[in-house]
Amino acid sequence: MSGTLHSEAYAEFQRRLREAREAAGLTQTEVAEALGLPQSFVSKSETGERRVDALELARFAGLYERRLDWFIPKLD
Amino acid sequence: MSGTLHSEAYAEFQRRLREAREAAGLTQTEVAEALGLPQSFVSKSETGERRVDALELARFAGLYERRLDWFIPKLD
DNA sequence: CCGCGAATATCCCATTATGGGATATCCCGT
DNA sequence: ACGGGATATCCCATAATGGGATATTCGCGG
Repeated sequence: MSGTLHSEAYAEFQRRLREAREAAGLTQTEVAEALGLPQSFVSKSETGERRVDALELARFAGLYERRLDWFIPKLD
Repeated sequence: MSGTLHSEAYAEFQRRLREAREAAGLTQTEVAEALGLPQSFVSKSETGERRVDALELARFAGLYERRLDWFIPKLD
C-alpha cells in the first residue's frame, strides 16, 4: 500500500497539510520547533517526500486546530 | 519521529484499531480482502509491526464506521 | 532591477522499515 | 484433545527515513 504515496489522494492530502499550516499563520520552522523536529521533516511531509502517519497527523491537526477529517480527501 | 511507533500512544492507537474492527464484526482476513491487501498487513497494523499512515487510517475508519478522531489517544 | 534575509526544498546515504506469501501459533467450541 | 478459523511471525530483497547541511526560491524594500 506504500505506493499510494504518489497518488492523487496523497497529493491532495499534502496540499491540505500546507494549507492548514499557512492558515494557522505558521512557518515550517515554527511548526518544526513546536514539534521538536527538523524543518526538513515538515517540508517532506508537505511535499510527499515522506509519509505522515496517523499520530503525526494528529499532532499537526492539533497545532493547526483542524479536525483530522479535514485533511482527508473524500472519495478514492 | 519514527521511533514513536513503540510509544504508549501508539500502543493505545493499535488497541483501538483492533477494537474498532472487532466491534464492526470483521476478521483481519475480511478487512484485508475489502482493502485488497494481505492479512499480514492488517495484523501488522494492529500489532505495531508497521506504521499506519493518515490515508490508510481513513480507509480503516471508513470500513469500521468511526471518525478518525476516535482512534487518536488524547493527551501526551 | 538588485540585494537580502526568510522560507522552503534537496542532498546524501547509513540506518531502519516494509511487503507479502508462506508458515507457525493461538484460540475456542464441542 | 481435535479441527479449523483467526492471528502472528518469518524472511530478506527492496524501499523508505532522518536530519544536518546546503541549495533554491520567494518577497519585498530601496
